[in-house]
Amino acid sequence: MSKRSVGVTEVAARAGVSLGTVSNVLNRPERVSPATRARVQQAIRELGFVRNEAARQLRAGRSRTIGLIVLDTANPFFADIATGVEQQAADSGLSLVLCNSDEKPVREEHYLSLLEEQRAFGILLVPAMHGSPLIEEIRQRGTPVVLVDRASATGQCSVSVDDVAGGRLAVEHLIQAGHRRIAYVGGPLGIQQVADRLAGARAALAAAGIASNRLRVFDTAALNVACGLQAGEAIAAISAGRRPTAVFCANDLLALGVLQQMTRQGLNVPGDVAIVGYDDIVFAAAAAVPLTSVRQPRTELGRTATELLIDEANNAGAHHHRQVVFLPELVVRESTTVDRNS
Amino acid sequence: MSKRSVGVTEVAARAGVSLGTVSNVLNRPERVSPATRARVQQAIRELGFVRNEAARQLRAGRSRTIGLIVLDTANPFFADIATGVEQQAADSGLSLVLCNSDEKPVREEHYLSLLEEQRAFGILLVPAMHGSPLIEEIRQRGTPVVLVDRASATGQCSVSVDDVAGGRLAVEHLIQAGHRRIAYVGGPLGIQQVADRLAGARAALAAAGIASNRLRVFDTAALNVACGLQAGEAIAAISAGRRPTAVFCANDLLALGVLQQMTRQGLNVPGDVAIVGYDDIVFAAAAAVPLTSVRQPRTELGRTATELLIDEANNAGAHHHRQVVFLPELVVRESTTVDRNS
DNA sequence: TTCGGTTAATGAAACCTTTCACTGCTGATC
DNA sequence: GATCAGCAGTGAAAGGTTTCATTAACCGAA
Repeated sequence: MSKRSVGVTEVAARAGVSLGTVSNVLNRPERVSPATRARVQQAIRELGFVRNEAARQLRAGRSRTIGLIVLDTANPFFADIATGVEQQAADSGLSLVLCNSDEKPVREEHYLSLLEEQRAFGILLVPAMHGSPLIEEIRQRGTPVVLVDRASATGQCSVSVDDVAGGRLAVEHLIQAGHRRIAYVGGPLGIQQVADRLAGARAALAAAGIASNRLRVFDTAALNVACGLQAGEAIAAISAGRRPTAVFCANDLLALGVLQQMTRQGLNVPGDVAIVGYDDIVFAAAAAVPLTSVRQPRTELGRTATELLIDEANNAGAHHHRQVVFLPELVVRESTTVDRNS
Repeated sequence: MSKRSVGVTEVAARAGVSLGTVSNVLNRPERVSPATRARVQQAIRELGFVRNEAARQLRAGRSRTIGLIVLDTANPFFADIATGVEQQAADSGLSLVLCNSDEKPVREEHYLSLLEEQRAFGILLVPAMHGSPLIEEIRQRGTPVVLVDRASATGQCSVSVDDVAGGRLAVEHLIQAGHRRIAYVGGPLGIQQVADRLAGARAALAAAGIASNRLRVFDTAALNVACGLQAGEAIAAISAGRRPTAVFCANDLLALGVLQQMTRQGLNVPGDVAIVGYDDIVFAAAAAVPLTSVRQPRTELGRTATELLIDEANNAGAHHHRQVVFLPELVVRESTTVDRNS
């Protein structure tokens, strides 16, 4: 509360020019003669003038900020997506605001509204559940929304990785290693990615002629390490003869939790239980037993999504919605590399 | 670009009231008669009116958003701080904007300016280096700034953990386990936390009567896994007789990198090399060899910093600057638990 | 009937920037 | 010498919200 707002007007007065000229110095300096420019810049320095972004934005009608809503800021997978977004956004002079929905639709809607009220340049959304109806409303009111890590069902822009293929890759690998009793750890199943990876897993089993109800599903409350620990406890509690010999987890956080619990319970990985994760976060390779995981092009995902968003925002008329789908890749490590026939 | 801005004026017209009344419905609904309120709300729904945050903010003079600038969004340690901030901020109806300085002073200043232009409610900063002079300017112009994870040298508000004590804890533990040749991996040394932890390590050596130049320092370019891998390579390359028997890392990401490299190079942890990390991120416990680490009260850190910030912003006059310092805690795990006398 | 006291609703002013049509000028061209 | 083009600089208007002093309407009491 020390000083009250120094505005362009004060600067103009101090430099002995009109406020329009100050604005020109700020935005199109080449239009102002060097002498005047210097005088204005000095006035700015002397008065400690700081541009008011709110006023700019009010005039411009939209902000220079992209909102990215993710399921979990603490998951390095999303941090990497954010990095990609930030890189691409910086090229166009845009900033990034990172929002954490914590997998909760209520929080997702809260942030969607917030971003719309802020007239965000655009919104990148990793949907928590079956997309909120708000999304469509927001789009219709003129704020572009691009789905990330999830294909759009309504023909809008989206960037995703084929999760069914990823699930298939993972389970095919396990079947090939001789596993027949396989478990899937992941949830909530309302999250599309979780459901798709499960579908891929089932498809792989079917293709191998294994009854897909042989797949034991552990529905978790969230996709973090704590839930992985819980699921691991449940798995370890099953008697050895009926226990799954392999576990496919919907993401690496869960996988690391399961892995940690196996060790605690005295079970050997991959001897007693093989584990496959998903995302190939940087910690997967550094795990107790380096984790086999399904890798997604994380940074690329963020970058491409941002490209689509920018195109949609700038060429509203000529823009063509696109659903970009990347292919995942299996990275095999020690957590699955001992052959075994049950 | 579908519809052009529906404002309070249109809503007022549609509901047959004045624009002041619409504003009241939005901000102080109890002052408006139920009948009118209902009419206005219906008009809002029918027109798809969305409040313009920029205009609000312009009028209010400051925004309802807190900026948090951290060294590395991908480090779960900072993600946890962010969680604490978010929790506390939500209680006061404030939102959080997360910014990534990537340990680079240039980027830090960029975000500081950006947040000041946006008239942020306040700024929480984990400084990348010796605090930028910009910080003081911004404070003087009226935006409160609280340092996080770093004690303020200028008497301003800050929330930190005693890093010297943390470094001492870690190295005392190693000395007690019989280690004499100890290495410190961390950098850049311009980051205060990195320097403090090193100072603590030296203090512990001195207290034990070990020449502190016996501490071999590996200055890294950043605090991430990749740099840990590099440092690990350098350590492994040293001949067995002169190689440090223990490594203290400035954070867990480095420690995980070093650990991974030891395994790659066929060295046993903790047999050949013991490792201590810092932060106790969730992945430390799940590592190849569960990591001994110095734990900091992460969420608490974020929460307290936000409290101070809010107090400073709201009671500008009566506010007393405080430097809160938490104490770290050593969590011992397998990466250091084999006794050895060199 | 009048007055005082509520409650509900009004609308102009303020917040700060950017834009754009416009005014003077200078120097060049025919 | 007249006309033009181009440059530098001007300042009113617009953008959407909130605030606050003010008006209008109403009810009950004197």
